[in-house]
Amino acid sequence: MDNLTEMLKGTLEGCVLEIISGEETYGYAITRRLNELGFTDVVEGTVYTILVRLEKNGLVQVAKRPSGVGPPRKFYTLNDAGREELARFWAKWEYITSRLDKLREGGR
Amino acid sequence: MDNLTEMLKGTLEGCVLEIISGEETYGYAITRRLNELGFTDVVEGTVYTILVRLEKNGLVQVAKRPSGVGPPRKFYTLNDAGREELARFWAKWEYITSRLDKLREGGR
DNA sequence: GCTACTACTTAGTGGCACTGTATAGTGGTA
DNA sequence: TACCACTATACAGTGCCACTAAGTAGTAGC
Repeated sequence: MDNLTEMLKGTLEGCVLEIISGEETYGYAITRRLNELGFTDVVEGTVYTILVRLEKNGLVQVAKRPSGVGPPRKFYTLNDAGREELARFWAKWEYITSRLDKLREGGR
Repeated sequence: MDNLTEMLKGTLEGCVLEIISGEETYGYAITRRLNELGFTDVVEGTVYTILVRLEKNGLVQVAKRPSGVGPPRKFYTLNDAGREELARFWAKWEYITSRLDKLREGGR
């Protein structure tokens, strides 16, 4: 699927939060996971900038641990603020999808 | 619903295309329609910038006509390119919603 | 030593929704 | 006639976010 960039704004960060909420994980693995899920054009650089932002905004806890197959990994987990943000994300997502459905049906 | 701005990027333009595809209409009325649909914080300025962009990108036909209750109105209709863009918009929207659903279910 | 894979960093770019201000036509009312 | 409310468009500037691109580094196989 071509050129999803604009439509991903605001949602890709939510996807990353959701992935982290499922299990403690790190940037490189999150990128692979997004690619698997169908976000095939998302690259490491994009994910790392999101992770930096999440940390700056105090939504995640970070732990650096050696890898064995490469440089050390930075593992992320959600804290309470992160879980709240994730809940807000899904609430917004449902809100927008319901409006779009209504619009598409020509709903009055 | 608070602060949908980022999530609306790329979708608000699609909403405007969809509204125009339903009937020939103009900026002020499109804004009212979006407000009715639940996009309560969208204001005229936002819609006008989208309309200017649509025209610049050759997706709409424009006709200026007097109003009777105020300044003249600029009526917009989709041309072939506009209808194609609208179809692409809904294709992208379905793609993204399906991926998000999959992610939310923890889908593998 | 070279290549491939893993893994993180960061400065810069472009697009989009949004803000704020300006202009202008019509109608009501005091 | 002065003021206000509603209708209607225009446009310069802002901020956020995904993306680009180039770099550094560790491990393993040849």
